[in-house]
Amino acid sequence: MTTSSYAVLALLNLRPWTGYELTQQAQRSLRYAWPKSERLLYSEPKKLVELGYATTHKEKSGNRSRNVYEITTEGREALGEWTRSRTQPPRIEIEVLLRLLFADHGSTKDLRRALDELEADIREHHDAIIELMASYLDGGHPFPERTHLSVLFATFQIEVFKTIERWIEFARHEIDDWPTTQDLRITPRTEALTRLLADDRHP
Amino acid sequence: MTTSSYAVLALLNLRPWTGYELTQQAQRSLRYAWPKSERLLYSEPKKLVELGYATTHKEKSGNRSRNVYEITTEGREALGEWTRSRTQPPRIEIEVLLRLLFADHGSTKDLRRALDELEADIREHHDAIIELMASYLDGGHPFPERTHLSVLFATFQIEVFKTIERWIEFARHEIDDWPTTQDLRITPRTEALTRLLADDRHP
DNA sequence: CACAATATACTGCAATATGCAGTATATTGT
DNA sequence: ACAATATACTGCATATTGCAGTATATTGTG
Repeated sequence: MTTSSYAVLALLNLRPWTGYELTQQAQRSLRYAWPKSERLLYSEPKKLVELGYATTHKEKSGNRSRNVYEITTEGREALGEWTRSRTQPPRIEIEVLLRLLFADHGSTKDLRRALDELEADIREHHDAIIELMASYLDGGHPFPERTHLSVLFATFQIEVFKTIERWIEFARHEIDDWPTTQDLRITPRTEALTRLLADDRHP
Repeated sequence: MTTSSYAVLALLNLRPWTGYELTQQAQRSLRYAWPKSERLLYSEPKKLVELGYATTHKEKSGNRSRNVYEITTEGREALGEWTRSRTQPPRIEIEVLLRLLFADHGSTKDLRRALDELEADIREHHDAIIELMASYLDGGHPFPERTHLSVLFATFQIEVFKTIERWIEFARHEIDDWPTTQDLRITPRTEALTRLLADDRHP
């Protein structure tokens, strides 16, 4: 049982889902905490069935069938064990920052473009989650009694996205002052901010 | 060529490294932008050699040998292509937030513990990067002429870590007000913050 | 100075996860 | 009527992880 297995099990604990519905739900909300491929979301429930944590049956809509998955009592027990287990450390992959680290191999233009692309991605996520929250505040949550969880979760995402957007602005101003990507050693703006951030931590 | 391959190639562009050194460097600084396993860091340079982007030779220290990798001209060209290519979207995996989303299956105590563990992990990273930056500000960067890049990169990490630490404080207060993890619908504190964050975006 | 602990320096392998192509039916829009 | 899009998956090659295993070098401690 991987974390992804538990994620699917936790969804099945709410109601029965078809494979396709699981992929859609993963895309709509899970992805902000646990981004996984569509492919995996089709595989996981099958594994749960093998382990006895879910049952499956085919449902027909016309000439086409789909697999419906339901949690079992053992599945609910397994979920309880997960809740009590140790958590995993967070993992943050930002390719654009990798490019920044090695930006002296390219031009300032390349670096600016990379930042613009990061900004577009973050903005997209930010907009999507703001919209989702707006619908939740209007009472549109699919499980109204669970709204408090989704909303607390969303405040995390929104605060992080805002921070990233602010940093991109800062970084853009900084880079605009660079004549080239190379040989600058340290610059006044980054030195000032770094000292501020460090003092803030160990005054 | 994967992004991880380019990450190693970018390191080789600075100087020759042994396999072991690459794993250490990945652990020290790359991990904040591109966290990859030690195992992969041993495999990637071999792939680069196969592709002609690096050369390798064995060096002996006593009775033990180690593999030293060096970039080739073709490798430097490949690196240039990467710089000009499209970036990848960021990917943020936080298992504790997945637990939050499904926290109604467990107790408030489980949820609090999960937040404590997240806080410990973030604090550890935060401390590590503050310390690294302090040494850089003192002129201790391994490639002094590249300090501006590391420092700008670090400001990102530190701002994000600070935001997460603040959110954990907020979430702790919120959860302390919950009599249970279930059936709360929306709460005043989260509703207020969500409206604030949404207005902040679309005033 | 002996010896334990830790650091250096990897490799093999099973399990996990991704991305893409392929297949087919149902619904919606023009 | 027909094209585009949504629904509903599966197979396969490749990427990545985690863990166990192997071996030598260095450092710290009693």
